[in-house]
Amino acid sequence: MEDLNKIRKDIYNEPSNGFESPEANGSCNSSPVMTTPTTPTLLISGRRATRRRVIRTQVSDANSQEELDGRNVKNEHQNQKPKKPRLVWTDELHNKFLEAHDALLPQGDAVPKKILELMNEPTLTRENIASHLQKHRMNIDPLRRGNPKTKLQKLTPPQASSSSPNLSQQQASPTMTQPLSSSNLPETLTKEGAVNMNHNMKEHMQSFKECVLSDVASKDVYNGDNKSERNSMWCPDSADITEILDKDPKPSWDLKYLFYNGD
DNA sequence: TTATGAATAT
DNA sequence: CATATTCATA
Repeated sequence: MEDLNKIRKDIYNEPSNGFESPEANGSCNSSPVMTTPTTPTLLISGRRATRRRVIRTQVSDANSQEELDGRNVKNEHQNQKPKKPRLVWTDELHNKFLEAHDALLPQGDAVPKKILELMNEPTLTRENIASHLQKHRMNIDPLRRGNPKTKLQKLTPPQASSSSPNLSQQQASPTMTQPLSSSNLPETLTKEGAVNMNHNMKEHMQSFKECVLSDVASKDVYNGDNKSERNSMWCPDSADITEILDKDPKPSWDLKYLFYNGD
């Protein structure tokens, strides 16, 4: 309490008699001590601001000029743990990643920790995997790219074919089992409806992804030598597509449509 | 507490 | 763009 009182005195610039707060004192506002224009919060945050400075990398450390408070950073932070250099996903590393990923995928275990274990690469960290995995999924899963609603709406529904599903104005009901398409998307979407739709879409995608991925797994998604090739995703030709889409389980027509339209 | 993954930062 | 980090959530 003694220390606290000192601090308080410092902040409010008042003599440290008793513990009562300024507000408790009725004459607070007219009190002479409060005429000091010092703003307590500013004072505190000001000090904190200079101390909170965090040195982020060794490089920036070495190159940085003197700190605001005039002290030399190198000396002050010498015991700072060195930062790992940015990981480079070489083809070899990525292939290893793919191997683990594809092995785990069927069991639904393609998550960072499991992939890391399977890869058996001590230098890698779980977050390394997580980051790479995020990108990988973006490449492989159209649903993780962009806004699904927007993308769907850009499409024109396929020509009313023989077995056109009955498109009753179903407002994203929880039990919706119809295929999704731009033609039966509700005009307005509630949050709940969006969740249901997303869930439903995932179910639809499941079989599609399985048959595509099993096929893609054997191909080299990441085999380019030059940068632009390496950064681009595996792009099936029409023969591939036909072959894949005719396999069981067959994706629903709307997903085929999505696929044909470049998504 | 630790993992996850979308979002965001570098 | 590639990779890292944050942040809410599980």
